[in-house]
Amino acid sequence: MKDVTHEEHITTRRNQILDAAAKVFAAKGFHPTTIKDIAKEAGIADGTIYNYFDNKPALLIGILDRMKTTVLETTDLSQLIDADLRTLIKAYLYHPMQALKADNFALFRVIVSETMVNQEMRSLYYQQILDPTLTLGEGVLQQWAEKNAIKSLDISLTLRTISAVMLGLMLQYVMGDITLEEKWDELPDFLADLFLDGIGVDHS
Amino acid sequence: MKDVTHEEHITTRRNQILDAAAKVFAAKGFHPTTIKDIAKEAGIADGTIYNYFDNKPALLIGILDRMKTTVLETTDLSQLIDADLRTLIKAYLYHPMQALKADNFALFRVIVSETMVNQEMRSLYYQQILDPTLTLGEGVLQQWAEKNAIKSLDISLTLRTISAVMLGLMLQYVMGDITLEEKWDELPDFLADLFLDGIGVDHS
Amino acid sequence: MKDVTHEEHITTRRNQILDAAAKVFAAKGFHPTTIKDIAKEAGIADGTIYNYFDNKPALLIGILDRMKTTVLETTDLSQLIDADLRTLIKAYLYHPMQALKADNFALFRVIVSETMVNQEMRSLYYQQILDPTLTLGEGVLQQWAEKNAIKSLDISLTLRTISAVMLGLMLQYVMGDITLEEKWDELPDFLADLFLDGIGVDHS
Amino acid sequence: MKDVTHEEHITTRRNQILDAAAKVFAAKGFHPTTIKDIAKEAGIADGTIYNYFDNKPALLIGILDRMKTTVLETTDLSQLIDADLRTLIKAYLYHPMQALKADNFALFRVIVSETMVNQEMRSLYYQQILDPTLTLGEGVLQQWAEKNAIKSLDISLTLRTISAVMLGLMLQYVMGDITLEEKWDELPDFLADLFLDGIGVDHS
DNA sequence: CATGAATGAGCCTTCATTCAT
DNA sequence: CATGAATGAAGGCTCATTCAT
Repeated sequence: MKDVTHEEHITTRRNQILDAAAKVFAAKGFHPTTIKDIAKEAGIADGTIYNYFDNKPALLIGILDRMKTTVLETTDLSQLIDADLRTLIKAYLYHPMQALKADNFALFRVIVSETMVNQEMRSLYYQQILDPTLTLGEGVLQQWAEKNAIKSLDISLTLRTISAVMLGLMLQYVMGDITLEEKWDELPDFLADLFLDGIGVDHS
Repeated sequence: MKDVTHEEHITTRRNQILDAAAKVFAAKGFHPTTIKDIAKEAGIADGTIYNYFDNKPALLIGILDRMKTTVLETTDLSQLIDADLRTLIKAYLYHPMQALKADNFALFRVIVSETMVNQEMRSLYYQQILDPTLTLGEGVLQQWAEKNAIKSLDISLTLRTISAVMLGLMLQYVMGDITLEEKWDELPDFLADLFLDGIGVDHS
Repeated sequence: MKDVTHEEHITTRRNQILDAAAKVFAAKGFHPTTIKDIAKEAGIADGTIYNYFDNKPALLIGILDRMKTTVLETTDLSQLIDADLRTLIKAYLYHPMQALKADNFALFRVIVSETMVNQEMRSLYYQQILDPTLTLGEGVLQQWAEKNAIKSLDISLTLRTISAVMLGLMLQYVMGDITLEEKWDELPDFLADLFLDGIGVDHS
Repeated sequence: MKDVTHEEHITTRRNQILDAAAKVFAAKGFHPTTIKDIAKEAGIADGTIYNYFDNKPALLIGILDRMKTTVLETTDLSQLIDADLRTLIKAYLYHPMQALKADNFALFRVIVSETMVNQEMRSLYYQQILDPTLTLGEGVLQQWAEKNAIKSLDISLTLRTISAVMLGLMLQYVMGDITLEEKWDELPDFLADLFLDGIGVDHS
C-alpha cells in the first residue's frame, strides 16, 4: 500500500521532470540547456533531479523512452485490418505526421540531433521505436502479399522505405522546407498514391 | 600576383584546418572535440584556427559548405538526359548512397546532428544542398511529365518524397539498421522500381 | 526505569552507528565516505544519524572517543608493578602494537589523518589518550627512578620518546614499510633492549 | 635556446603555484582549500593551474615531491663521517627538527594527513624520502658496526626506530604537546644520549 | 601571420543537512 | 524517534577564445 504510493510518487516526479526537460530542451536545445534551467522550469531544486535521473543525457533518454508507449499506442492498426490497403497506408503515415505537427518540432529536432550522436539513444530508438514499428508493418504487408494485393517485393526494404520517407520528410520539414509545410496535410494521400501506383505511366 | 598567392595560402590553410576538423569531428563528435584536438591534428597552434574561422561552429559550417561543390558535381545528371527514366532515377539515387557508404558515416552523423539544431547550418543546408537538388530534380521531372512519361502528380511533392526517402534511409542506415546495411547496394534498383511502379497490383 | 531504558537505547544506537561508520571509514576513508554509506551499513535512514550525532566529523570523534576506554583498559600495567623493568617495557609496547596489527590499519590511518587536521580531534586525542598514557608511564618510570633502576634522565622526555617511537613506527608500518611488517613481532623485545641498553658499546 | 627559456618558465610557474598552494594548504588544510583560493594567492586565473598540474591532489604531491631535494640536501652527512657517533646522531636528528620548527608545522600536518590516506602520496613519500633516508642511515650505521663502535643489533630496525622517533615526536608536537614544545631544542642531545646509552643502569 | 599561455565564465554533479510526515 | 525526499551551496574542472610576443 505504501509502496504503491511511493511508486506513484516516483513516477509523478519523473514525469514532472521530463515534462520540464522536454520543454526547455525544445526551447534551447540539449547542450545549451543547463540542469538549473530544467530545475527552475520544474519548480524544484537542482539536486532533486539527480534523485530521479543519473545525469543530463538520462533526461533526454527518458523523454525518448516515454515516447515508445505513445508511438505504439497511437499506431494501433489492428482496427484497420479490414480496411483496404490505401486506407491502411494513409493511417500508418497519418499518426506520426500529426503527432509531429502539434508543436513538437523543436523537441523532435533535439532528439534526432542527440540520437545521431549518442550510442545509448541510438540503440534505444532502434529497439523501442524503429524495430517494433517495422515488425508491425512487415506483418501487415505480409498479409496483403498473401492476398496478392501487392506485388512481390522485398518486404523489409519496402517497409524501411516507407518509414524512411516519414523520417526524411519530417527532417526536411524541420529544416525549413516551406513547400512541405504548406502541403503537409496532403502528404498521407499523396504518399499512399505514390507508393501504391508509382509515378510511371503504364506501358502496356 | 601577391594577392593570388595570398588567397591561395588562405584557401590552403582553411582546407588544411577543415580536413583536420572533419577527421576529428568524425572520430569524437562535435561537442566532445576541442579546438586543441583539431589544432593538433592539423599540426598548428590553437590560435591559428581563429585566424581563419570565427569560432568552433564555423568549422562545421565550413565543412558543410565545402560539400555543396562535391554534391552538385557528382550529381550531374545532364549527361543522362537521354537515358530512360528508370536509369535516371537510379543514377539520381546512386551517387549519394555510394558517397555515404564510403566511410563518412561518422561525419555524416555529426553534421546531421548539428544541422538539426543549428539555425545557420540549417539554412546553409537548405540553400546549398537541398534546394539546388530539388530544383534540379524538378526540372528533370518536368521534362518527363511533358513527354507524358510519368503520371501527372504534384512534382514538388514527388521530388521531396524521393529526396526524403534517401535522407531517411541514410539516417536509418547510420542508426544501425543491419538489414539496410546488408541490402544497401540493392537500393537504387529497388527504389527505382518502387517509385515507378508502386507496390500495388494492377486492378484493371 | 524508563530513563534507563532510554539511555540504553541511545547508547546502543550510537554504537551501532559508530560501528558502521568505523567500518566504512576504514574501507573508503573519511572524506570519500558519505552519510548515506554509513546509514546503509547501519541499516537505518540518513536522517536518523543526525538524531545521535551533530555532523559527520562528530562520527569520527565518536570513534576516537570510544577508544579511550579500550586503550586504558588494555594498557593496565598495575599488575606488572612487580615485574622487572624489561618486562614492563615490553608489556607497555606490546599492547598497542598488537592492537594495530589486528586489522585496523585502515581505520587507524583515517583517524590519524583527520586528527592531524582537526582541532577538536587533536585535543581529544591529547586529553583522552596521549596525556593519560604519558601520565601513567611517568608514574611508573618515577618509581623505578626512585629505586635507582634507571639513569636519572628527563622522565617526561623519556616517556615522550617511547610513545613517539611507537607512534612513529605505527605510521611507518601503515605507510607500507615492508621490513617493519616482517619484523613487527620482534619489536617489543628489540625496543626494550634498545631503550634499556642503548646501541653504544661500553667504553669503560 | 628557446626551449631553455620555456623550461625555465614552466619551472617558475610550477613553483609559483606550489608556493601559493603550500601557503594556503597550511592555512586552511587540504580539503577546505579551493582551487580559487590558490589561484588568488598565486595571482593567476583558476584555469592556469590546470596548465601545470593535473588536479588538486597533484598540487600536494608536487609539494611533497619538491621536498625530496631539500631533505636529501640538508641531510648531507658525508662531512661528518669522521665525527664521533654521538655527534653524528645529533646531526642526523637536528636537521629535520629545525626544518620543521621554522613554521612549517601547519603544512607538515596537512601533508602527513593526506599522505596517510592517499596511495600515491604514500608511495612517493616512501620512495623519495623514507627509503633514501633509511638507506643513507643504514650505510653509516654499518660502518660503525664494523668499527665495533656499536652493539651488533638489527641495523634496519635500529634505523627505523630512529627515524620513527623523529616522525613520532613531530606528530606529538603538532598534536599540541606543550612539554615537547618547551624542550624541543634539547631533543637532539637527549635522544643521542638515550639511543647510545639507554636508560637502564649498568648491572655489572 | 603564428603561437600557445592565460583567461575565467560556466556547468555538472555531489552530499551534508534539514524537516515534514 | 525514524524516515528519506528535498534542498542548494559549493567546487573541481573544461575549454572556447583572446592577445602579447
